[in-house]
Amino acid sequence: MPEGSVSPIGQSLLFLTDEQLRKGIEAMFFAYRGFTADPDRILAEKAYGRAHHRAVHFIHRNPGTTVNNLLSILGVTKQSLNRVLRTLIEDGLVASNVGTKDKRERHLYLTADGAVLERALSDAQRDRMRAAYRAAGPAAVAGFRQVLEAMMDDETRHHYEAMKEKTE
Amino acid sequence: MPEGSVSPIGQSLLFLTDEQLRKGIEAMFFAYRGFTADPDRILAEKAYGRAHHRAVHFIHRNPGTTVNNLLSILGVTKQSLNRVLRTLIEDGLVASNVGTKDKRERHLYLTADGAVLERALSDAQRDRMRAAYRAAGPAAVAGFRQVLEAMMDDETRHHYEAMKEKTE
DNA sequence: TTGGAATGTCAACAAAGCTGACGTATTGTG
DNA sequence: CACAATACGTCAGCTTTGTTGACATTCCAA
Repeated sequence: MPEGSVSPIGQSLLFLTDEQLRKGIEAMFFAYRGFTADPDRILAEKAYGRAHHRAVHFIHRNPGTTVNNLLSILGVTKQSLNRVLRTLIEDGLVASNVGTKDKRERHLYLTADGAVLERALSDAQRDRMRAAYRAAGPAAVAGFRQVLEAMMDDETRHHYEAMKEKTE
Repeated sequence: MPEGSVSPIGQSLLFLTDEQLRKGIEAMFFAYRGFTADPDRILAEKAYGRAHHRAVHFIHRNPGTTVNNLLSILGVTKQSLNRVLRTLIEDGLVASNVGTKDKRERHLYLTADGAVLERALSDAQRDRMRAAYRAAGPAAVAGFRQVLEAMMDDETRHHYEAMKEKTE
């Protein structure tokens, strides 16, 4: 297809101008701040950080996950995850059980206390999300999800899809 | 309105279930990784980080901005910004001119070299954005932007709107 | 003219990412 | 069985980027 061709599908392509893309980029940057603001406030009180939030979230979503699996979901090194995990285990929010089938593996679960923290964090984050969804309406939400999914790396999307199916 | 009321507008509210919200949260998390991945690769080559990217981006968008103004856009402390700014100035990517009216202020501009880096970074980021937009279509993009805007803090949205208008 | 606000810099510290090296237990394989 | 590979944990050290606190300079208004 020739590069300068106009409206190849007979549709306006104005939404693909650099200006539109720039606005999307800035929207993404600014929105992500709001996205993390509420949990961050809770975490600061308890001397935890975003890394703890992520670990708690995905252990909640994947109870019994191994360290290795969590690693690939989070996309960090084991040293980095280990530091966070160690404090969560010490503080009694996460349980680490030696695997029965493969004893090299550790299976991770939230304790009752861990579940309390997870709930507090996700409630805070969901409240803002709910308000945004409600303000924008169902059609906008569908588009929101579509664009986000198209923005992910292939490997990342694989993790995303796998978890999506868990409760469908 | 009573709390348990069903379909207040005669519309399905299924998109507001906790499940839907959770998926949105995870989509946001995973998508943000993709969002930053391409610029991060360029930055790593040059020994810069995301903070440098942000500074360069917003100086490009607001030429002549003062440090204080940049501070409130970025939402970090002046000390944190200063470190990043110093390296950019030393490396000749950013010019810092003492204000003529108020000599306490420094007005920031990209140099030619700075503009080259800005272009490289935003090209990389826009490429992915463009692919995502194209895959999702104009209606989805509109929804994407709506939800993101609704997700911002009021103060943040103020900055966003102010910059949006600059080239409209 | 002088004291307070605004602006920006220096120093020190913390969170959370990274690489590299190494130890230990367990599993799988030739 | 012997040995390589895997899963996990840990130590050490480095980087980026955020934070507070202290301080110098500049401007403005009482």
